[in-house]
Amino acid sequence: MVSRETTVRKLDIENSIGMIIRTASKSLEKALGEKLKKELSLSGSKWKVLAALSIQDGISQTHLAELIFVEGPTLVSMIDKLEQMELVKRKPDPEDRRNNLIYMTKKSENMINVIVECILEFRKKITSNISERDLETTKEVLRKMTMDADDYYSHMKKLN
Amino acid sequence: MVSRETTVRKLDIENSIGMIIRTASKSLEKALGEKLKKELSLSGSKWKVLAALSIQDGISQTHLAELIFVEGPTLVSMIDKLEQMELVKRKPDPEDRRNNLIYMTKKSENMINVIVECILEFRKKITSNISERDLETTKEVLRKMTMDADDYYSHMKKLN
DNA sequence: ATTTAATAATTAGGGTACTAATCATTATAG
DNA sequence: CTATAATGATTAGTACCCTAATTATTAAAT
Repeated sequence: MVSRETTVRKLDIENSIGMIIRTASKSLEKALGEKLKKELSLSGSKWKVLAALSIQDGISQTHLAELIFVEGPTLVSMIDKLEQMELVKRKPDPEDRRNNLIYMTKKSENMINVIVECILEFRKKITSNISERDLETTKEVLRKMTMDADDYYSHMKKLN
Repeated sequence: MVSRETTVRKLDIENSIGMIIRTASKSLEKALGEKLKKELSLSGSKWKVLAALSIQDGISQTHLAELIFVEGPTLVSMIDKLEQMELVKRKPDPEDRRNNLIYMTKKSENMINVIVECILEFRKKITSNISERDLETTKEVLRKMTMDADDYYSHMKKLN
């Protein structure tokens, strides 16, 4: 008697790369977010804006949004709140008045140092058990997957 | 003249493992979510519930929530909507009436097959360029990071 | 030069998922 | 046995972030 291949395939959610990535992403955000909330009473992802300003002060909103990977309107409300708290300032770009350039303030300068330190400490925490080589492999794999997923998405969109 | 180490450290957001994971997670969710929305007009993450039922029909809400990594109340509203669409049924567990067991319906049986196929096709798409070995490394690394992040979180919580 | 297209920021509105608090049922302790 | 605690589901309320459409400014095209 010949055993027959069946067409029914089974998922293994807990071992699926998608779920593993999702779980990691949520756990990391939750842990670092909580740390920064405790340290600075900054909720949500607003700390990411300040972290980005540590790299380039006076960056446009569009660039900021790309850098921290949120959509434009999401960034607008983040900046609104941060400006209310006097942690950033909007200034129109004199060379192209469509742009707003975002700057840190006196009040946020120290905070930004704290944020950078927290991020680096956290990064150390979660990478200390991992070899440099494996970490690079992981980054490479994730970047490839991201590209393939983005291709998949735009290909799908093209077919209306 | 001796060059001096400075204490100012810089972030490299685009190369940070946290951002890479976050970006991958969002891209993957977006691509697969769009595919399933197109295929089945199922918005959001509700397809995950059905995918989970393909593994175990009649699972409790608590287990379901753990499996697809959402919080209890989030699952409740997902189930509410799915039940309205007649794609799942709630039945109280006769052995412990606190539990609701979630079952697929006639109407969702075929859908679930489609979902499983879509997931497997997508998984193939995003892993075909990656060696088995690198994929395993990646899973391992992400699992370690998740554990370390969770530890970091609960350690922080313990200090009130 | 004037119209048209493209780009940046914004507004409006909706969907999703979270935390905290509540209700029902079961388990545990004295 | 009764009181208390623990567990599962739910409700209420909120925060966040998305898409689609609008406004302002600049670039491109005829």
